[in-house]
Amino acid sequence: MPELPEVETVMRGLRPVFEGRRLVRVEARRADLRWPIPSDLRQRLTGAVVTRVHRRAKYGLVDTDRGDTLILHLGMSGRVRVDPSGVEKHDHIVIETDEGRTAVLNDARRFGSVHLVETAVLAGHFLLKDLGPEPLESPIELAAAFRGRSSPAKALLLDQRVLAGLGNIYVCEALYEARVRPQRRGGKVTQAELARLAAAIPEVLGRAIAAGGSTLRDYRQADGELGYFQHEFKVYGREGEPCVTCASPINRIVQSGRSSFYCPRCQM
DNA sequence: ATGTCCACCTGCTGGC
DNA sequence: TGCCAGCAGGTGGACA
Repeated sequence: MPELPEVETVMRGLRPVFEGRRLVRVEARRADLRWPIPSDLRQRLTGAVVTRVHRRAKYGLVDTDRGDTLILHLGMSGRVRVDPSGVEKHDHIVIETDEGRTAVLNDARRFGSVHLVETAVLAGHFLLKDLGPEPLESPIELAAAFRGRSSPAKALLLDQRVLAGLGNIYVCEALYEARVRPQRRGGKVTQAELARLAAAIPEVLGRAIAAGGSTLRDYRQADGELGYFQHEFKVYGREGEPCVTCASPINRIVQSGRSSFYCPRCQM
């Protein structure tokens, strides 16, 4: 679930619940996820007023009037349920506001994480300090990152220092839209192809957010299940199925241990 | 610096 | 019904 569009959707769902509200109950139901859960989480958040709910790359950020920022990462399996009807296995963090509304972080695989840092030094936090530009906030410039590199385009786009927020799904989709094979070495990607990538990336992310956004209406109805954009995937998860452009069967290969999907005819 | 791999976890699916 | 292999949206850190 959680690449940039999913995190954006989650934080948009959290915004009306949290922003301007005082947190009255904060529970950590285990000591660690990927990283230790701060032992002072409850003490520092309880009674604080949320001033801003936002996002950086795949990190959800919750600022408070005490000068702290809660950093949330959803890992591979993290979900946020708002006003859940009951407790579920792997519910790790529970936060309740003064309106009696509740957000629960559930993460079966525990690859996600929770940090609490001073807002003033947030950008220097080790998880955030090396992140590249936000792909939706300014024109995408890939030339410097691709020039002379032998790594495949897939790996470069997954590198959060190059662009912040892309994951396996949207890299596959963007490479398809740009008609570039995932295994092409960075240095061999032409200027024209880089330009197509620069256009395709925000386009794909934007459509995914729009699709996720359409589920926000149901956001409060428990289950927090997202991912309606999956019905729009053109290559991801479609091995052997016909390319929507040319009907050739979609290929699946493994690159650095992760599946890549592409059309062998449309992508060169 | 660059590139490659592994580990960290649980849950689900498909084959036998 | 059970068992096992393989797969899954991420990424820091350890290597060569």
